[in-house]
Amino acid sequence: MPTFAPVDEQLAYLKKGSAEIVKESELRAKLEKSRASGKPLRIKAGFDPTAPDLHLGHTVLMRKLKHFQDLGHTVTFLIGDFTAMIGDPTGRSATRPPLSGDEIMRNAKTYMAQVFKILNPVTTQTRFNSEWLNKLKGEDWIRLAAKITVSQMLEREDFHKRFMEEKPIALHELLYPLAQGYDSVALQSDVELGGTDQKFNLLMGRELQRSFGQESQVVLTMPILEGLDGVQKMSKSYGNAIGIQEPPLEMYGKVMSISDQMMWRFYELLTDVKVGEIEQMKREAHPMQAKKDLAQRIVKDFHSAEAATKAAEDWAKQFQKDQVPDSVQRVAVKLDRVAVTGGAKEFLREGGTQFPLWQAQKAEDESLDPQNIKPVRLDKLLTEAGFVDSRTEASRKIREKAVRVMNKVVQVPIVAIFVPCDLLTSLGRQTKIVSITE
RNA sequence: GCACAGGUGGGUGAGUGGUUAAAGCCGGCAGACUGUAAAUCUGCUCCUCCUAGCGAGGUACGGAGGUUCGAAUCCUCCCCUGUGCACCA
Repeated sequence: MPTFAPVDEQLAYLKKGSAEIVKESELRAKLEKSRASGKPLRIKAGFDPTAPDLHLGHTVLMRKLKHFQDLGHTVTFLIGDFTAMIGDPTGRSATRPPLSGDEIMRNAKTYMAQVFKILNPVTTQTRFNSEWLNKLKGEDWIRLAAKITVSQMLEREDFHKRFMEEKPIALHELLYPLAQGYDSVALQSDVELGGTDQKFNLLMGRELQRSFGQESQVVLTMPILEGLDGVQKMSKSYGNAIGIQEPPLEMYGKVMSISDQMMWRFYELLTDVKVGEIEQMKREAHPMQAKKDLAQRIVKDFHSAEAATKAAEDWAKQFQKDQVPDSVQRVAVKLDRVAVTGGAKEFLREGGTQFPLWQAQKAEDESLDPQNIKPVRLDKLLTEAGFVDSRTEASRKIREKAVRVMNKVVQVPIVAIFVPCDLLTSLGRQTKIVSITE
């Protein structure tokens, strides 16, 4: 029979960082019972495999799951494949296109690979909610729906708001909380974890379990992590997320770009640094150093200690010493994709040196043959190399003095270069080596 | 089904016949500043093409037609959203 830590100890560990527990007294009771009987609690957290990539926001929840795991409880990582097929009712704008089964499975796989950077892959149970939701018949759904009233549904802020604003609410959206609640019934979960935004859905589980004659689960919510902007929640669709699969340098750089204020939030929710230590850092540490430490910790969590050190060095090179980091991205571009097609061609042939980038190249490599000087459109080059989406945008950036080639601001649309060559090119904070070949 | 109100660029939201590629705001990108940032200030923010400039062209205000020299703006039909009506035969 497994032994569990004293209840007070467990409770303190579990409460750390949480936003709300409904109800704490019930959690205590469950923990006591489990300790007495030697039976671990069943912990559930569901995830929507609508997008394949996890970001740091998701890891807040994972960490808490891991805490339960550390204490010896059974964690079920639930993949909402069925609910994903219905479509996600997260209030905003258009309904998402429902995913195919294949896509969901693919997403789920990448999901798991990422999740087990945090959770113990051996003791974690992975389940899919289609397992039981697909088995429900029409009449089962009707019975299920009969348990909840419309006004109960409208208590959900998202629905309520849209109802008041006369915005559309599709009927299937109401099914979503029901389905999620039923998951708790199927798993007979003792505790369900979720973000504070999930509170309604989590409480639905309590409601349904009760009407199915089960003991209601305890709901533990975690705060929603804000994104890089420090305002909106971290989300890929807001473009303010740090993905846990991102390369070390990028991850490091993104952490460094958050505000000083946000940094403490990150410390609180994404590191194991104790509250007291954080307070001390706030008073004594230099904000930039504290932020560098944070960035390094985070990179280390998802890559390795070496990668974190390397990222720190590269970042310093790029932004503080104005040098080129070792891990710049390389992009290959064919000459004919960036060639000049208009009159400038003739101009250059006649010996025009209006765009003398080649001189910089010459200085670097004496052996270059002047025969190979070619005119190249910068706007095309920037587009081809993936700096911008359109040539029009590239043109604007050139005019805004935002484009540097070989560390020099270039403001002309056409440059003369030796081909083949590697051009160190930057637009703002993006830097890439563009290899131009015939 | 009937009536009414709506559908504008990434988001809000102006604009009701003519310098309107479409105000303002937000977001985003870039420049300056800095401790990486944040804040602040400045510029930009549909696409294509050109030796690049207050350049040339093309698309754009739910969809399709129409009126007009000219439409996001007027008309017709359709689609979509919201609200109200629906029974007392």
